[in-house]
Amino acid sequence: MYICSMYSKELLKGTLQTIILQLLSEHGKMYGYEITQKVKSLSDGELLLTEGALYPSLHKMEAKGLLTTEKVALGKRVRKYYHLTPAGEAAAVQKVSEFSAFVESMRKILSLDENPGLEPC
Amino acid sequence: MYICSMYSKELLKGTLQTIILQLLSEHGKMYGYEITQKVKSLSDGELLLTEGALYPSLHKMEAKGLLTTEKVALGKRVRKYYHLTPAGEAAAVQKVSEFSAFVESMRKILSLDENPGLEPC
DNA sequence: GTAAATACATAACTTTCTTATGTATATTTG
DNA sequence: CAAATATACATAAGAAAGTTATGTATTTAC
Repeated sequence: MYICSMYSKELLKGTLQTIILQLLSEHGKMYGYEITQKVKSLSDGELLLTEGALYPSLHKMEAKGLLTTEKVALGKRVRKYYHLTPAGEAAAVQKVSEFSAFVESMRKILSLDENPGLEPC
Repeated sequence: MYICSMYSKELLKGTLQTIILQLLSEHGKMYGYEITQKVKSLSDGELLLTEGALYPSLHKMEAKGLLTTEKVALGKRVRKYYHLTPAGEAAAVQKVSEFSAFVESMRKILSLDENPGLEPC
């Protein structure tokens, strides 16, 4: 499959936790690989989470008490499901709100209101 | 003046060059301090560029051939105006386009279409 | 049975920003 | 007029959050 990934991944910085928290908020519980696939499909292949970013981020949020885990056996493999703690739910709302405010500010700065964007490649 | 800065600055990562390029694209030429003030006023005090981020970024873009400089004396001080090269103009269009695409992807992932956002503080 | 997909994990490195510091002139305010 | 604030540039140490590379192992598809 050809992937039209036109933008550098730098923009993802600072939004990874927001994505994880919001997806868990919507879907109840998910495992790591599932999150990568969900982001890929929801964004039509535009945003691809790397495992090197995802797993450390999940571990960090677990350490901070935003997530809890549940291990489920699949044959001989183990799948690790994550779900939000109450603190995690609060963080999800907070992070999404922050992102919205940030985009609104950027819209003002970049005069982006009626910008139609470029053609997809 | 009280500043309602509710969100962490992490989100700014990856967007600083986009902001600089787009502002220069709109205003022809600007100097560093002017850029910080413009961002502050356009965002109603929400986004505050630090000098430690701004100046190195300007120098880097100049080194990459996206900007050129012109020094102007003000009494005993020197003001350094930056303006876009042709490559810088192209980069401005590209970067803003990337940002729009990124926001569109995030909108899909976060199910943000009809999210009204939280009350301002 | 080989390749690709699924599923986790960590380590070295890079980039980008924050925080702190430094220098200096101009303006405002008490 | 003295002091505080604003204007105007710059750099360096450190933190944070990614990328890239690598490793292990099972399951599915051709």
